[in-house]
Amino acid sequence: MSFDRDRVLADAAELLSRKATATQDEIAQAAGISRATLHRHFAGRDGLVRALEELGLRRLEAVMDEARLDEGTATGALVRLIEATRPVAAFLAFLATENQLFEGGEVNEGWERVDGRVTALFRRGQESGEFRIDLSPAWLTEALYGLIASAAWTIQTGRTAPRDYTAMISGLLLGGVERRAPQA
Amino acid sequence: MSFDRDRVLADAAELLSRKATATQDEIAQAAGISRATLHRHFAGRDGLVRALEELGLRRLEAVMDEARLDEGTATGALVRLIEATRPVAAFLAFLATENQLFEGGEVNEGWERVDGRVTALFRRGQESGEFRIDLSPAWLTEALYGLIASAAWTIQTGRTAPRDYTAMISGLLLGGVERRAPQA
DNA sequence: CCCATTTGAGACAATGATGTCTCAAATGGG
DNA sequence: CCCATTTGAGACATCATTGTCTCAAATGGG
Repeated sequence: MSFDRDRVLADAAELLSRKATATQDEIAQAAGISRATLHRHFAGRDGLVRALEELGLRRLEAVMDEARLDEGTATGALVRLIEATRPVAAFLAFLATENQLFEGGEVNEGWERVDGRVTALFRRGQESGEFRIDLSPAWLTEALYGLIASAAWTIQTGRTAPRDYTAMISGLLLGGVERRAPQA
Repeated sequence: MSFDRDRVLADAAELLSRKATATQDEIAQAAGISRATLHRHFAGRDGLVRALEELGLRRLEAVMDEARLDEGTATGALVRLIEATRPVAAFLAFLATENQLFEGGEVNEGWERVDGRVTALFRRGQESGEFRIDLSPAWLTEALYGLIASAAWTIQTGRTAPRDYTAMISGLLLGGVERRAPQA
């Protein structure tokens, strides 16, 4: 069996997103490889985190391209985006919390771009009249990350079925919890 | 100046909720005390985490009592709950992620009780017809935690005004992002 | 089928964080 | 105002994790 870099990083993201203090030993074990091999490919925790950020951002951007955020209604685009994030939910959860480490001020460039695209989607929905305007795009973006992380977490612990991922998040984010008055 | 236990724990919760790998040195510094004093009152990271859980859960329960979750409409109770969680948002963010460590299976008893009360509130809203029934109370509970953590995070980084806390969370959680058709 | 390459397991030293101690300075109650 | 108590700063040993190395076993391409 050859070394599957992306698979190892995905496993690492899944573990680190719920246990940020995991050791290299635990990460290697979660990925099903030895600590020696882990260290051969990623130099220490720093190297691992950098690789995680790089792959996570790349996959996120790919996923956003795939969702064609600029096409159709903002509502449709948002649902497509949520659905498309399912395979990268662990990366997103990791990135969203890891990004908090940039205290110094320097924000990751790639992350800023992802953030900007999501924010632009919410802004587009507000301008088209689809979305309410009393919630800032920045907050909606952050809220989306939080909901994705929460959903990934409930699925990871087996409390929710994976196939409900999109419906859970988009249902809540779009419509809220209040029951709609019977339409028509 | 005497040692303010609750203040130290609040500072620790705030730091740990966004940097789970913080050292004892960093925690002490964030709390404005020396590492020696930190260690005198909380034996190591384990002791600190236990104290954090204990105080966090106690404050959460107090906050839920204060919000009178059983009275009035579920909607009103939910808004009261959100508003009441503002001072303990950092604790909740810490507990929600820290609780993921109980992999072995044993879940913290106090946390289970808090969880149960929130879940019951959502269930009450569904049974009264206020809330939609296609989102499970367990998911709504988890989503609430995620939104609270996200809101606390945006406020901590200065991207949102603290006074918007309740409106941000309740606005999104109750109504969702879709613009309501002009009522009546 | 063989050989170049990679992996896993373990040993070991280096590193960094922690637990523990001492002592001078600060604090605050009586 | 004084003394008992607590704190902060630092030194030091201990511990856990990490970085590095070796070598046998596994792998897979040619």
